[in-house]
Amino acid sequence: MDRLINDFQVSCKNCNLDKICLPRGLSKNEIDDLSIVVRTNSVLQKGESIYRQGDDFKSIVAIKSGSAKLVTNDGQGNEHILNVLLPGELIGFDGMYKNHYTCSAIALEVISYCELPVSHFDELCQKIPGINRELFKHSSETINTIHSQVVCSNYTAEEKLAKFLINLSDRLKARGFSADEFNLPLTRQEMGEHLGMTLETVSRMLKSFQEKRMICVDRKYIQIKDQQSLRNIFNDSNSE
Amino acid sequence: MDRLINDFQVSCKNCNLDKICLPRGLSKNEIDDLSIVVRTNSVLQKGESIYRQGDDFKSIVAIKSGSAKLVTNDGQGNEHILNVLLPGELIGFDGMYKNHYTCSAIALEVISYCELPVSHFDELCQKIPGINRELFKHSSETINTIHSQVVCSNYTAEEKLAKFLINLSDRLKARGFSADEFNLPLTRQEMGEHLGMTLETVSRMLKSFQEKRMICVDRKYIQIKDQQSLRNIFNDSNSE
DNA sequence: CGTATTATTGACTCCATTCAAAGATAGTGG
DNA sequence: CCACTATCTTTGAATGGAGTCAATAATACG
Repeated sequence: MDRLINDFQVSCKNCNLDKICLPRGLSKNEIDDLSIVVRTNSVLQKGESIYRQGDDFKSIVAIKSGSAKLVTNDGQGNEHILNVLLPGELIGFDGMYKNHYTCSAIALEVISYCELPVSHFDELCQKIPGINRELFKHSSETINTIHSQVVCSNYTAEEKLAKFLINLSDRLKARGFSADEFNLPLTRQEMGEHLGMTLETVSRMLKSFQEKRMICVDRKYIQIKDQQSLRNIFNDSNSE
Repeated sequence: MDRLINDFQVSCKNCNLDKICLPRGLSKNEIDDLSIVVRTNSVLQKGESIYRQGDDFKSIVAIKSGSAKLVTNDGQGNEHILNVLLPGELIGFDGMYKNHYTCSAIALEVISYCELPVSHFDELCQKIPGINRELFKHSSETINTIHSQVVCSNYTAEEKLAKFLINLSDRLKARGFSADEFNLPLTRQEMGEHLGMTLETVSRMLKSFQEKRMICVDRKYIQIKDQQSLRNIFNDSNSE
């Protein structure tokens, strides 16, 4: 029975996220080497955490299925959601600096994830230059993601929310999901904590988009009816 | 003459930033290897750029002396100052993801800087595991720096500015400068672009701190008179 | 010395927050 | 299955912090 499961076990070589996740830039041989040390098939329930702020850095993590949130606590109980994580996204680079994570990764639904343990990290980087370079690229991607969040922080509430919806739509599309029809992984409260506004403002803005026939909202279920108008909200406004 | 200059040339081995910059976690031998490939002694005038948004990724850069700003343009002429850079700080990791820089690094005064060229990057990472790990740590530090900026983005103008001044003070102190007496490297306009507020608000807040006897302001010259009260502004407010 | 840049200050406006209440939905246990 | 509770969401009214607009002042620079 154990054997049977192992035979069917997903590893990097037969993972469908190979165009998004760590293997994306790697050759077949490199992926084989990677597969040996990556731990797969960890499953968490909603609300459980992959790691918590302050934990010792133990691995670079890739979301395999489901969604998660990256949360940080600024010492005074003030929570901020740094990012929403979708399948194929790598997290944990923040933990390398001082060898402990500076934010918590919490499941927003049932998730599965894979890990590249720190115990094999250096070894793998030395052995396979391609993986080393790819890890740097993912770390760099993380930096770019946060940079764009910093830039968005002085957008208006309307611009922020439009950007959030389009960004989510684009990322879902890249993973083979519908770009125009999806469930929000966050509550209004959490969207507020992510975008820097109150939950009331989130609610009002969603309603406003609906009144403008850009989206249809039913609680967490969103249908995007007019992608372009939504994009124009944050593209037009600052131009000329 | 050329020989003479070379003999006195600063390299990582005899740099006084060895406790902050890339060499900070390295052994003597590792620093020797690093010194061979690091290009030093580049000098720029105020307003000139180390690299510009969109340029091909060519190196990881360390500020050697002076200060610089990291600026990004969100496509619609909207500028945001992502960070102020002091000696010993590494930049350029943002360029690794897509092989071009996503922000510009611009001198705020006469600066000098050093470069680890991409042509030697992989080779060095393979040859010296310690340098590879240290580069990841610096990339991770960059992530943590931006994370904390994201968190600060929903602070009030007063909290943001207090945090900015204390952060600058701490970083100057770590580099051997006075913690309580320094020149702001940015104009009011630039501070606004960095912190997400208008220049008028920056001006008003500085005045307000001065009226509360926390600082003395004379244009760009700042004296911090009461570090603790300034810290309490962003520590107290969200507590209990 | 004159011009450009940078900084200060005031008055008014507005976007988003706060406070408050009610409505909707999901989950639980009797 | 329904009542009950907790959680989440919507909506309204009032408030306030920071932006905008505008004018003046101070400083740097050629």
